[in-house]
Amino acid sequence: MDTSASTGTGTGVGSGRAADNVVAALEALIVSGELKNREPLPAERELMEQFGTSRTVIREAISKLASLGLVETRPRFRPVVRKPDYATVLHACGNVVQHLLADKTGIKNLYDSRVFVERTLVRDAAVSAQKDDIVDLKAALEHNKKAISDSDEFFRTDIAFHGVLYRIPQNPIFPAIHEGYSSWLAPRWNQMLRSPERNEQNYLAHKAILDAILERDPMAAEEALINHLNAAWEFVRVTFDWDDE
Amino acid sequence: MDTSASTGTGTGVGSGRAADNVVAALEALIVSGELKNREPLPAERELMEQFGTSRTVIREAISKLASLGLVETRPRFRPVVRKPDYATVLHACGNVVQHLLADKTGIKNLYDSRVFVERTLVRDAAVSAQKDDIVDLKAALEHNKKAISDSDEFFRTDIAFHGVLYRIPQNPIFPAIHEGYSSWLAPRWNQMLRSPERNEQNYLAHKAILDAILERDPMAAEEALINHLNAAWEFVRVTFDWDDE
DNA sequence: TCGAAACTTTGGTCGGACCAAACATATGAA
DNA sequence: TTCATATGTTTGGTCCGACCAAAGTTTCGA
Repeated sequence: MDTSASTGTGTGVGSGRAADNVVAALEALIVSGELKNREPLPAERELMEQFGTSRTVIREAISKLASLGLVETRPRFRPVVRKPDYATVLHACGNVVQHLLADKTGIKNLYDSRVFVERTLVRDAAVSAQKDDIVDLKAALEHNKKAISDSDEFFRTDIAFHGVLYRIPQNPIFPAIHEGYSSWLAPRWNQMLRSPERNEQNYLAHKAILDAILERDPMAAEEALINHLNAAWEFVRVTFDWDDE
Repeated sequence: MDTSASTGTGTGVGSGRAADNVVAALEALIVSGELKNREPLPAERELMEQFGTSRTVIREAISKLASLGLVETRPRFRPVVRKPDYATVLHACGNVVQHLLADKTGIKNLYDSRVFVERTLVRDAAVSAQKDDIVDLKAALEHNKKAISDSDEFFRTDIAFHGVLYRIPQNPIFPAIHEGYSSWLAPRWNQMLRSPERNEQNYLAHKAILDAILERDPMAAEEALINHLNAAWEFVRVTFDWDDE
């Protein structure tokens, strides 16, 4: 859309927001590593002197950096530098996403996109999963099995199983996406009733997916995945008494 | 990760940030529609009185709303209310994403994810594209053809062709993703040399994809898409003299 | 009727002040 | 010496009042 990042405030003086200069400067210091990851930012009053500007501007800059995910601010603590990674992006989206999940349509859209992604994930897994991927999947499935009687634990291992799928492409974007789905979607049906029966059902569904992957059958894997997620959605739908298709 | 949205400042007084209350309140006013979309926020001094707090807090709140994408702020203008939609999410991510595209690895990751998405997009299109989808695709392809001699125009119609793909699932998330890919990735190879020859090549690639879709052949469609995007990437790779695989 | 000038509103910035919590240091009992 | 407690300093969060310049509005003359 806009290339604001590069155009910025231009000559650096005059146009618009003074905070932007500070943001840009600190941004540079962070990516260059001069401000080391996980370390606190200098005190506001220090930065204020360092940049020859008022505390107002410094604070605004810090606020902006925080919203960019480059620093983490806790109420009464020094902001902590955080080098941006893929998780940062998701974190930045998070707050906005909430609004889109206000109605069932939004939730359904997100859920559908998840199905969309995982379909290809399992297809690809069936075609090209490596030995260690298989090992991970088997282990995750085993954790499922062991946790059938403990719904809370099963919930975690359930997410973990899908997580393995997202790691297979070796692209850090996917685990981040998984993190997103997990943190945005899962809480929605947190208050949903769980039971060893359902857990077992889900375990079997996971097993069916893994079996198809082991057989190197993308079609079957995709189908098993679709069945699994459709069933899960159906359960959600019934639970919350949603009428839509 | 954290459920800060719900826990928030709790009783509203004391713990942490006063601005959060204002943010929450304005947030509510915006989603409820009391602050209508596209309309300016009340003046800071007015809000300040309305919330019984200082301008500092109001400004911080507005800044936060802006970073949430709920209002748009231009340097010397009143913030404009903006009801969050899927594009808002992408916009929020945008700034952070830039940092991840600093090196070729980041770009490749993003590009790969795009391929990943579009593969399923075309598969699904081959299986279930409706008549009007087909019409749109044909029209987009026709625009490609007509623009072969005009590289700038072709660039646009190229994006538009892929955009049609993203609209087929009828899920607003996908067009937003497309918007993301377009605005983050495309500018990277803006300075890449274009030519009618390459345009024609891309046109033909698009045509191959559409043909496969028309034949209802998901495999062929996916393959055509992969060939198309691989070739495009190869061109990028060579242009920027990247060595990686 | 219309555009320029004068006035008012309002966002951006500044500087100073105060509070309370975090942090650092000193102190005294064990 | 050790460690917990008391004391002192730093620092983020908030508020106030002020000023500037640009945006918005009204006035007024051509």
